[in-house]
Amino acid sequence: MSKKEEVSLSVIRRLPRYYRFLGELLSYGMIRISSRELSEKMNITASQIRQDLNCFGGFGQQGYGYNIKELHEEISKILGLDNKIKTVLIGAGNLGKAVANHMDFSNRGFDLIGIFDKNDKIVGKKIKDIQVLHTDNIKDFCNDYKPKVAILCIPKIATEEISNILIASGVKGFWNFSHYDLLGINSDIVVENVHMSDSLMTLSYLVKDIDI
Amino acid sequence: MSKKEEVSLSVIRRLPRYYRFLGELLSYGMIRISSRELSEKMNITASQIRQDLNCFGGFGQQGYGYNIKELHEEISKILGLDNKIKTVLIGAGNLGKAVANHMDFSNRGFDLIGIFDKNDKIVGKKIKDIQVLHTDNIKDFCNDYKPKVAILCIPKIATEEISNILIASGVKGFWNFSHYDLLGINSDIVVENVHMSDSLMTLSYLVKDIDI
DNA sequence: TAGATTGTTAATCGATTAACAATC
DNA sequence: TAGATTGTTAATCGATTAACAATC
Repeated sequence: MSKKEEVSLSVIRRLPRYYRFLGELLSYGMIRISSRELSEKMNITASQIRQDLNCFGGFGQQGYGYNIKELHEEISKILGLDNKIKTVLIGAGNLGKAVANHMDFSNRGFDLIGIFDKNDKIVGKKIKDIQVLHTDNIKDFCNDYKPKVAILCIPKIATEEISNILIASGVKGFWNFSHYDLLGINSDIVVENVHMSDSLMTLSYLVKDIDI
Repeated sequence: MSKKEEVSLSVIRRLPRYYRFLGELLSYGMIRISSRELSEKMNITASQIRQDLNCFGGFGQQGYGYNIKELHEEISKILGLDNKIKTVLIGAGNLGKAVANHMDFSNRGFDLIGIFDKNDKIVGKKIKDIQVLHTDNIKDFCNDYKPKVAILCIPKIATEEISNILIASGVKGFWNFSHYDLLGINSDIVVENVHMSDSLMTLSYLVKDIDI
């Protein structure tokens, strides 16, 4: 493990996209592809593809290109998609419910083992075969089951307190949908923010300038 | 309008975050802030803040800093958050419903005027006071109401066809939640992708390397 | 005025692209 | 072998940071 020569985050963020495209090609029954062909499909440069992949070792073969199945599997390994990282979801409102139902956790490296909400109308219900527990039980649950990742689908105002509880309980990674900026200052945790609202504002800017 | 000296997308993508932080400071009753102070709160450099803001003109004052309310409003204008861009939502499953209910469209520059789904169990129901229509009606609806933006919360497999219909009907901007990569190749449309699945895979990578 | 802090230019850093020798 | 295409080094481009003169 940890061969770590610090691959840049820009590269890492492109891997899921490669993974998606390769998976699609695979489903079409394609066997091999060159960086040039792939670059045309993905609308990026062939140079970038080769440069990116070489951060992790030589997956290709001169004069031939890349074996799609092999490359797809390699990227899966790099991303850790075959892991089963124990994960809890905090907040089972509209958004939390959608995230729980919509995402294919088991094929993305995660195992959803607990769902929490503070609304008594939701507590006790089942989502994806998991009974929603009250947020008061987070600490005990973490002690018992040691989840490593938490998904935050709670309002900004609750995020600071809840994230502190989770960190104190050993949670190391956050998938954060709240508007609160969970910074990875706390050096040994990692945060992936999904700021949907920021994304929408960006679209607002982009749309302003087109057409009349 | 269109003073356009091509501000880079990196800068634009930081504006919503500035907007969020300034809004918070405003709610605390703060009046002014220097780039240094703000940089500490946001965990970025003061240089970057000044550089970013100066893409749009001098909002600050030497020796004083920035007036928070003023700057907040300026960024709102730049992003176009006071617009009311007519917008339709395609797909009212788990995710679509959550997006409709969860996002504050009216304060982000958008006006949600139509929701569509192809599932007869959903068609006819009301979400946010809007009656869900069948996807077959998209074309007619667009002719009548001329929405400029579409939010895609539909499966990958449906995205290509539906987006073509929408483009042909005059839709210019897409907020795309599907796994299909809507490329902005079609030069006069803009696309903001929200690839939640890619984000989750990135988190998988990040989490792999911490702890044990 | 003196002190603070911007606006802006210059320096650095990192990421992308181009080019080509290595090699299948 | 000849042709194709990688792996990798070098060149370019863009974004971030540092520095400082302008100025409130």
